[in-house]
Amino acid sequence: MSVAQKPVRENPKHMQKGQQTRAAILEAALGLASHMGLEGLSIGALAEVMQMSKSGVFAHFGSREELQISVIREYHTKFEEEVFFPALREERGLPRLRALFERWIKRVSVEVDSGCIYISGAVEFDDRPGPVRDALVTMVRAWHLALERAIRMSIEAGQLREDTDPLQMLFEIHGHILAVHHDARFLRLPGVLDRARNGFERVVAYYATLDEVATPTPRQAVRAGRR
Amino acid sequence: MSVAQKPVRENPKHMQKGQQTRAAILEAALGLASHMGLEGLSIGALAEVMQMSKSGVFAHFGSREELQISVIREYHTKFEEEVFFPALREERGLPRLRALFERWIKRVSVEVDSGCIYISGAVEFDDRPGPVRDALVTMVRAWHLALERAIRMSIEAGQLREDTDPLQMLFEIHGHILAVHHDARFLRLPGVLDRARNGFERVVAYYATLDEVATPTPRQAVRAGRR
DNA sequence: GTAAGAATAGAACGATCGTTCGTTTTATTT
DNA sequence: AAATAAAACGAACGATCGTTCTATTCTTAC
Repeated sequence: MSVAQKPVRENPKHMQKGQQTRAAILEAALGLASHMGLEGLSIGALAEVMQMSKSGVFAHFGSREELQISVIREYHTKFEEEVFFPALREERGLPRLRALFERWIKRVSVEVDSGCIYISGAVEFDDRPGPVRDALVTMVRAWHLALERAIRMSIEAGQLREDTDPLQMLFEIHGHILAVHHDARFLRLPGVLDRARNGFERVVAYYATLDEVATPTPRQAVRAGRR
Repeated sequence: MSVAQKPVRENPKHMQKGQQTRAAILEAALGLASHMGLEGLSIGALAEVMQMSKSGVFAHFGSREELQISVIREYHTKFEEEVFFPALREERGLPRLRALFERWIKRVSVEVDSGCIYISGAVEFDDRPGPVRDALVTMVRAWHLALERAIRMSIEAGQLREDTDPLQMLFEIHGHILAVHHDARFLRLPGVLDRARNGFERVVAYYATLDEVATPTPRQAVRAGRR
């Protein structure tokens, strides 16, 4: 009776069959949920995409709710890889905050064809209590915390004024992200990313110390000559 | 063969039975759609709320799609009454813009228990072409135009700088509205309305002429003493 | 290679969906 | 009060939903 050590690695080569297809299903589910929403995601449609039977797909998750939560977790991982980790390579403070914002709005805009599950999920589940909503709230909170930390670091670094209210600044920055999603994906307005960048830089300029205002960022020329 | 003049007034007394119940159904549908979303709105559930048969409800609209569109139009009317017309009573320029924003965010926040169908609809239908999406886009565009006009009037009145980009300012203001909806309804954060007011006044202060900055608004003391 | 176990298929379940149809009840008009 | 039109019902349709069950196929381990 040997203790079985299961090789559950990230590398597909080291996955057994079940985990491989589970990962494939999850990827397809992520694509479906991006277009139809988490509530619009159905096991039947997912099975058709995967060319599998409904019950075959179902068995991997045990319930639709668990499937939805798994999709949320999968999206979280993708988001980490494409937004968070790359931004961490930038130095603390404003550069990192800027990198977070820049990658965030790119992820949310039409440049990536899939919509943002956090934003659509927030709307779908703001009135539906349950495990799915809880998972969503947890993930979104985590991302807001990441932005908040970056803001706090900018304050500590002396790049933002000491009396900056991080949550107020977070509120305004997040508003720009939501506006990008709305205007780009729904209204299909052009030039939305630049509008978001302008707004972001204006917010930063407002909360920035004089030193920072005096040296405009390379990315976006801060509107000068006021007063 | 006399030409029938149909008395289709707003006053319920002058409505014939059919239009009365249709109006009642629409109101119930609006409440349902606010909580479940336009896609979550089902005729069966609506019939149960109304204590009617499914077919009885159905007959008033002819199709689910038509029901959804009617709900959107109904919401538009409500929005006009509660946001637009009252704001029109304020004098042109900044006061009217402020009134629009103030009533808007109140309508969108938790203070009214029903969510905003425009915001939830935008997310639900950003990837679903069709008449429902078209109706939504039309209505949302109309509201953005209302905000844009108020901004333009403020510029003409000399309250905002002449080089203000109305669409850029609109983008930033609308971002605050979306953030209110997200943080209040989904994350259930407290004090969101004040955050939005702060952000709004900051945006206004940025685009305002010196005269306006010198005389802070009565509603919100503009952060003074910078530079 | 063969046995054990995991993975998938297939059929069926009750429920709900939007929709259609014919009938019956209720309003309105003559 | 009788005739006509409008409105609501109730049953049924086919489709799809998530889920359960048993049987079969495929992987994996000995």
